[in-house]
Amino acid sequence: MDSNPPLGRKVTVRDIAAGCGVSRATVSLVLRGSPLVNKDTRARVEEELRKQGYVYNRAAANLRRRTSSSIALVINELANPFFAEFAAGVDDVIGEAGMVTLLGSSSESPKREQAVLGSLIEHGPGGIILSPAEGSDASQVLAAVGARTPLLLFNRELTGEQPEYAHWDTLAMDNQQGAREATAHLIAQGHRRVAFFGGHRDSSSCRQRRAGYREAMQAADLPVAAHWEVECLPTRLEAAHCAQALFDVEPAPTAAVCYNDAVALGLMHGLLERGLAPGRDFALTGFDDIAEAALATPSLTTLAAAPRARGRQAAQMLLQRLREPDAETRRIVAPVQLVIRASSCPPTA
Amino acid sequence: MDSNPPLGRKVTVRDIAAGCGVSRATVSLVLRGSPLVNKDTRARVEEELRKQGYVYNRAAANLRRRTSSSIALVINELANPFFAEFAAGVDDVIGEAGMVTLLGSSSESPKREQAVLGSLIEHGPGGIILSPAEGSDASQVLAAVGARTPLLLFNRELTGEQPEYAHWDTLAMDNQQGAREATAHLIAQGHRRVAFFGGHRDSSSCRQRRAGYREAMQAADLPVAAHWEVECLPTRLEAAHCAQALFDVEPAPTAAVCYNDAVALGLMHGLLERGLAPGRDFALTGFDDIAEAALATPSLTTLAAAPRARGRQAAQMLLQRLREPDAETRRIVAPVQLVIRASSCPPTA
DNA sequence: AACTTGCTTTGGAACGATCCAAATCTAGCG
DNA sequence: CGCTAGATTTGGATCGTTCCAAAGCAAGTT
Repeated sequence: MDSNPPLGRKVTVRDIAAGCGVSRATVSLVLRGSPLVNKDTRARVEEELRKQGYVYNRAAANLRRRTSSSIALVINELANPFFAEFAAGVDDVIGEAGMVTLLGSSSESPKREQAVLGSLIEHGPGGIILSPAEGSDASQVLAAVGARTPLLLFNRELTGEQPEYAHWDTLAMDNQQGAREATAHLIAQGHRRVAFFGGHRDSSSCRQRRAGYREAMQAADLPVAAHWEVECLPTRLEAAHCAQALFDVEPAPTAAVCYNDAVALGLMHGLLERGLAPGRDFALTGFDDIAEAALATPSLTTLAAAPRARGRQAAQMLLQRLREPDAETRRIVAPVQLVIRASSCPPTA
Repeated sequence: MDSNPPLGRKVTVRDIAAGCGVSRATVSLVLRGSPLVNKDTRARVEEELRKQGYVYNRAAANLRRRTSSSIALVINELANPFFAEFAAGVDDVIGEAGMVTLLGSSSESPKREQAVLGSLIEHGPGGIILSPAEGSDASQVLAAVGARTPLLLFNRELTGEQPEYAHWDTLAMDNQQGAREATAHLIAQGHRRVAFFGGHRDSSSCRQRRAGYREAMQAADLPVAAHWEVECLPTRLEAAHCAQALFDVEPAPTAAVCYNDAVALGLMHGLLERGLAPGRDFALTGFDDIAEAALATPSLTTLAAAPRARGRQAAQMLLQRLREPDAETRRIVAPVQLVIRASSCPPTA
């Protein structure tokens, strides 16, 4: 009565069917919880599944059903805590939906991104979430993923025209609004000479943040001196080195809106080296609200982007797209929140 | 002469075969770069592949060949920068090997870990890398993954007996050696009353680090006072609160080996509140070498675990196991490196 | 007895690629 | 011209699951 237990082979529906004297089709129905099967039959089959230690082969099922149970997540830099949080948020929601996440990291290289997309697409993900590498090109991405698989772009824009027949959803952060609010906050504190510090000319996020800064200055009828817009690589060390540039020409600013938290923390360091106490002699704000921001001395006023929530949101948008492939393209710009801490002091009298 | 282009359907080997008048088998050979096919035929087929925009269906191939082209990575807390780096390292190597990473995060919940493992295993990964949630049980893990799929345990031990028939590889950090070196370093600086600060009794990593600490103290013939071993949750805030405990009873220590960097940074804060300058009036060391360690004031002497390198190593170990399924179980304990910075000052005269 | 109705169950044919043994096509040789 | 060796190609069968149309079954109706 005992069916021969499979030796090297995996247990399949066939083994289960043979084991309890029903057909493969019936076992399949049980597996999918169909209401068609008789209570007793179901119990017998389930017992057998347990006994033989059956594991479902989702790849085979997906092949037959022409469905997918995975999505691909391609991140420009996974080691960056911001994106790690984002990835965690994505995986939360994808997991809750009973799907799995195929991970890929491009290390900020468009070339590697191509390769990663090419490899992932062969596994037939239902959709793709892409946080592009810097300089990643729209037509190249399209060539890699094809027009068939829905794609959601996160955080950055692609260079080049976005091919019109590829309707890609977008989730971005409201960089402009954030920088505007930070600048307005410093102005409300009483500052009149406010700088914009750090970031790279080519990066779309930097352009947007700078635009928000200028907008707020203009709205308050304040001029922007040329040397108040300081460019530098978005690393702490670079920022510390460039601090000097703010004070090279008179009149020097009394506050700065920084490109991001790393830059702001670097600037703090640079100020200290010049004998200025950040948060007392000079006010500044960051962007991102990384874990360190709250713990720095002085604690850093910054814009919280809630990367985990963004990850969840991105995954939900993609799942929604899978449900309605033909719905209109969505472009969501998520607001960021100003978190006021000690670094954005009023100017010294 | 032009075969009808597939409309809603994906392009398959069948379409390519029909498109250039060869058999499916030949197309398959071309896809796998077999030397059997004629040069001209290969060229014709490749042209057709390009023209029709064919994408390989790896799931179908894996089904037939009974192979896998993925590995599963289950992380206890992906948002933690240490594990994010680790994941990035794993994905690097897996990607280089032409495979993809199935991602799962357990959020430190053994229950969720079970669910995630169960879901991932259905996708037939060739192997699994697991960084267990705290309290994750060996027999439960075995039940979820079965004895068929190779598993590599990273960083933590599982509770309960490890079932003998499941030969699982292990990659751990040498916590004991690390703590021993840190302690010896403080002793070499001239300290004689050294505390062990922070961490949780139940955690295996804390036990190991404490053992290393005691070993070094013993080797130097130094006594360990009971109140020098302070327990606290491994968070910055808790550590700051518990600082007091070090000074409740005379004689107070002049230095402390901390459970990890977060605790060390918290302790620094707690010392400042008591009017002690860390790195001058009191020496301390951390563990992990998180990004902040180098930038804190004073910069933190700590033990670097190189999470990205560990990720690469873990992936390589697993790939090796896939190559030789019957090789002997490996248990690697990776050394950690003492990075000496400003916080581990000599005692005040 | 013949027929309907509502449950259940079922054998084959897919899904897309690969394996395998056998077929086809050269070219060379006696 | 028949024969063999080597190079190349090929039609099923197959991986594990699901779909589908059809069949079996028990109970009730005319």
